[in-house]
Amino acid sequence: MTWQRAAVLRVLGGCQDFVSAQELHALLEAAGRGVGLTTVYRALRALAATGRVDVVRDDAGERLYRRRVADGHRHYLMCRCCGRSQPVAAEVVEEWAERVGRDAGFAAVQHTVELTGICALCVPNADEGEPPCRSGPARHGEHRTHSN
Amino acid sequence: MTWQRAAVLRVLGGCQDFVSAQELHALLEAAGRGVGLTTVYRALRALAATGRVDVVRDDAGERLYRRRVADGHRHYLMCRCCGRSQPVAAEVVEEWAERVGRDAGFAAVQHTVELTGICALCVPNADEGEPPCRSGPARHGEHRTHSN
DNA sequence: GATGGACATGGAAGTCGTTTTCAATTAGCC
DNA sequence: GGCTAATTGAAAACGACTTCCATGTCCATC
Repeated sequence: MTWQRAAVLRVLGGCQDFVSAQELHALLEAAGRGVGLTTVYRALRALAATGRVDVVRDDAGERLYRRRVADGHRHYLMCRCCGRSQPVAAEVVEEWAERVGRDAGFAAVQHTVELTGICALCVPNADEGEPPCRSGPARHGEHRTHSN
Repeated sequence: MTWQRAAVLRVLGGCQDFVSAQELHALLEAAGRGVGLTTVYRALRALAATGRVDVVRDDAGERLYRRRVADGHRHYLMCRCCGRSQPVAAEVVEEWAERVGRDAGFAAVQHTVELTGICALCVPNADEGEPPCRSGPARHGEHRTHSN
């Protein structure tokens, strides 16, 4: 565990929401702790492999990362407008996925579930059909300010 | 509707499984009907927009397309080894997604669900952890031969 | 049959997230 | 201190996808 990986993990922990590798890199830069983009990617891949972060893909195919608070598999509901995300209970889906796979005779079944919408705070000023303007409208409560 | 788009749609209809734009382009080339890659992408985007094909992203983030047989939203169970795919009943998930979104006060909720595994025919010779070798092991029943 | 405009095509070049390469640096250990 | 293995990171490569733009095609109108 190098200081670079520690920094990645710490900044990631300071984000309530999903961030991309590039955003994380910029955040580290802004925090005065320059870490190479390559290293950020490597750290995130390692963290994802060991299940310490959850990974999601946005509409553009970009990978977004979020530190996993509790153990186990999680799914999230994410706002397409402000990027705010929250874990949701998904036992139903877990069971469904397992049952469907079993019934079809499939082994080693994996599933990815991504839930997005426009959150209550964004609905007023959201022109539906808006691009996934994650870096756009100021994030409610300023999740993005990492003073540490 | 030009002959290029018709060709794309026809070859796509000849594939039981999901194919990438690049694969489709190669198939068209092999069929003697050379269609520009750009046109393939455009045609697929248009077809996806009008709901005539379903789109999925593989592990690498590549988009895979499959002609939609019946109307309405569909989900698929896909073999990570041979690429074979089959639609699955997902009313449970539809309802779950809607309920979760509503409970959280989200509007315009969308969901993507992707189910993968190792199909019964692949299990014997599948070293779990294999890469998504879609073009790898000969596909059962030769789904990929498009003599038309 | 000729004219002109709207639209589709497709090769080349560009974009962008991500991975690979490889020399330099650093961590861990005797 | 010295050695080895792992890590770093800038630059280059990669690959899917999009944009650009010159060319081609369809089709109504003259």
